[in-house]
Amino acid sequence: MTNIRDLAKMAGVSVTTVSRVLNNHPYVREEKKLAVLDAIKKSDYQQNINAVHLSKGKTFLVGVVIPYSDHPYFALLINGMANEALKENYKLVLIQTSYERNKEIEALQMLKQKQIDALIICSRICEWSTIEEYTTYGPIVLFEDTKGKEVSSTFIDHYKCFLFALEYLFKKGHKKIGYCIGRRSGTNSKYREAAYKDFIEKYSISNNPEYIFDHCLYFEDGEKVVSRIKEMTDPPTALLVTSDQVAAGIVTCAKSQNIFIPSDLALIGFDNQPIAKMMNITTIEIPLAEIGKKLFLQAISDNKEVTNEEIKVHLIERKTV
Amino acid sequence: MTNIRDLAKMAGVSVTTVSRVLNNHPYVREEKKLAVLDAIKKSDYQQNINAVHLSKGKTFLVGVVIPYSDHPYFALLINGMANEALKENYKLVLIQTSYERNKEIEALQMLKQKQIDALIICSRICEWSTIEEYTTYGPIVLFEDTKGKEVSSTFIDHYKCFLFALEYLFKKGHKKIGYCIGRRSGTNSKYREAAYKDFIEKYSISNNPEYIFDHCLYFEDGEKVVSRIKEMTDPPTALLVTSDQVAAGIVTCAKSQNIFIPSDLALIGFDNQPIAKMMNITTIEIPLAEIGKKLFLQAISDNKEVTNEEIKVHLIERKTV
DNA sequence: TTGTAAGCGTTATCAA
DNA sequence: TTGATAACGCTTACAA
Repeated sequence: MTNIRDLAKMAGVSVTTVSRVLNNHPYVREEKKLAVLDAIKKSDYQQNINAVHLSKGKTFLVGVVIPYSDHPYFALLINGMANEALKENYKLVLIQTSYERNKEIEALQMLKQKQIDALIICSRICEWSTIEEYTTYGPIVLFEDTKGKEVSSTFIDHYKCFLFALEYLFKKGHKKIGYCIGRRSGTNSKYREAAYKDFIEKYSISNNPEYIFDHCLYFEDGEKVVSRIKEMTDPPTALLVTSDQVAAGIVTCAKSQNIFIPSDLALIGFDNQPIAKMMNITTIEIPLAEIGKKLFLQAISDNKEVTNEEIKVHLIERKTV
Repeated sequence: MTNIRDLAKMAGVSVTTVSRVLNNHPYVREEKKLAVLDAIKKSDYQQNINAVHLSKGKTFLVGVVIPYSDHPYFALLINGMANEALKENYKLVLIQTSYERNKEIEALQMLKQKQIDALIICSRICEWSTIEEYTTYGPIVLFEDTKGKEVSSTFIDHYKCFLFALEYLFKKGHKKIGYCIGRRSGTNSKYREAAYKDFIEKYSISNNPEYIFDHCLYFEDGEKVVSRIKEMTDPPTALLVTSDQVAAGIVTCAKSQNIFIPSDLALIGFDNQPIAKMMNITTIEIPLAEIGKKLFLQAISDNKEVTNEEIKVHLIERKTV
């Protein structure tokens, strides 16, 4: 495999000159440049990128921590990042954690090892203090509110958002409102839980723990929700469903169980995924691709300043409320 | 940032000894080892992985070329790879091409630049000859039949598979059979087209170009299919749908249009995605996660031998035929 | 405008 | 069992 030294020999110049033409630096006579270019052509030379990385101390790689890659929510987010990465000549390294703590730490280690220039954490499992230990090794960007902390973020105010949706349902006459979330322990879920608690307190609604459904991530999870509702003596009349996928599953399954939507059960989904549009599901639009883009841009920004940008969401009224 | 030389100084040993400790090599006295370990602890030392890569000529990174990351088909495939990568201590670098040729070439370049140890191409857009130019730079593995070529692969025999499904429908009495595919120009589609052609010839069925639906990738694409069928004077009685996602979309949409499944329209999906199970869709199971695993293993195998493994698929009978 | 040589942080060879 | 020292392939002061 030809290296820069071979090239120099072939072209009858120094390695510096070769490096200069390789990197389009000034100060090289046209004649020598041509000689180098010629040598490159003849030799099937290819830069060893690791050597460049080592020398420059930069890799143009950005790590992305996600729990699963097979969920549209994260897929949309990644799409946003990937498109931007392409433009900026970066590559994305996917670190799929399945919510295992040690895999998230591995991602953090990659940053420390300089294998990646920055790290984007889309869904965190580690305690905050652990993340904090790594902030000195490079930019870490989160998809959750980190105001007051020393890292940048782009995020949704899930508390506000959830409360808004609950009150919207309340105004439509619903008093028995339940909700479906992914994992109960997530940061987002905490905010949503808080919003729910404040909501039922404000309107003096009695708390019914049965109305909270967790492990709702995929279309097929809608089935469990419907069958549990079927069994209830006092079922909810409306549901906030934190993924359109699940909402679509509920709609599909409800039909076959003779539960009418929205008359028997009103539904608000989240994300405004294509499936929501097709199935006419009222949903809260979350611009995931845009968020992905912003997260990425924050990650590669040289500017050391910490920024925390809240992304506004809005309700799209369709036929399930 | 502490490096191995600092460590050596601190521990009062040579860099070699430090490297030995770091890599768990033999021949280092317990006492010195402890000294090194102690220095590591005190110094917040972290290996620079690029230097390791440069020195070893290996990165433990495998590139994965996919068109989109937001489709369950590819997501499942990636999941299979990601799990295996984890076990083997490799990382996956995602190269999303959106079927743009130059992005696929970029991936090939990464291999040449030694930024990745191997490349897995899940769906190819480049001509074969282009791929071939890069085979000397490292293992390239394809998810398509490459028998007779100098690269390894794990693949489905889409011709056989399609023909089997067509004959299955034929045996059930269907004569007007259509199919839905993703992109017409893909390698897989060519095989399927050939199977279809041979099928209608064999059974003297007249060819109706209307029965072929392309750009069918997502759930929401089912809508277009249904509306087009609605408009036909002589609609198909059965459909082969190369993604369960689309099949699910068709089922959902058909219901609202009073098309009864399977009596008005029989459906065979592909993949056996969770949604197919939930919606009781008859489908051809393609073990994508397993395929992903095999592709990955072929990619990192030191063994220079070219292997081409065909993965058998089978029909899962449910309620849409 | 060009080139020498000193890094970058490792690993590997070889002699001791 | 240890340690100099030479790679690995590139970039970049600095000197010329």
